[in-house]
Amino acid sequence: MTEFEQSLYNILASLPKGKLISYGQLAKQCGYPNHARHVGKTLAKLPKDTRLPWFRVVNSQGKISLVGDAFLRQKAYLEAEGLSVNEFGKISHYRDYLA
DNA sequence: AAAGTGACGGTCT
DNA sequence: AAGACCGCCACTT
Repeated sequence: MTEFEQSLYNILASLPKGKLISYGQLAKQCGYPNHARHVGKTLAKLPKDTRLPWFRVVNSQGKISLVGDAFLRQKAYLEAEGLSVNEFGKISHYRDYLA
């Protein structure tokens, strides 16, 4: 378990319900600015049954970056928290939900 | 060893 | 406002 993953998990675990954070911001808060892509790679390795709120991570444009099946799962989770997501993954007024 | 590949992002058109 | 471009970095081929 790398130091990066460790802090990533900690920060994510403390992200409140209904709040969002971007890959880039998450990377920066971990102390690794410019490592947005690595955040994605790391999240992709999470077990399917993880309790971490991986679905609260979106890209800098307030859109879901996942595709296909995973896209639908994330969309459902977010909607379950009261957010509205269009068919392209764009979250309405996402700036209001940023942590 | 070199090239390709992402759950990305900032800049410049 | 949207798309092209390029930088980024850990992995995989």
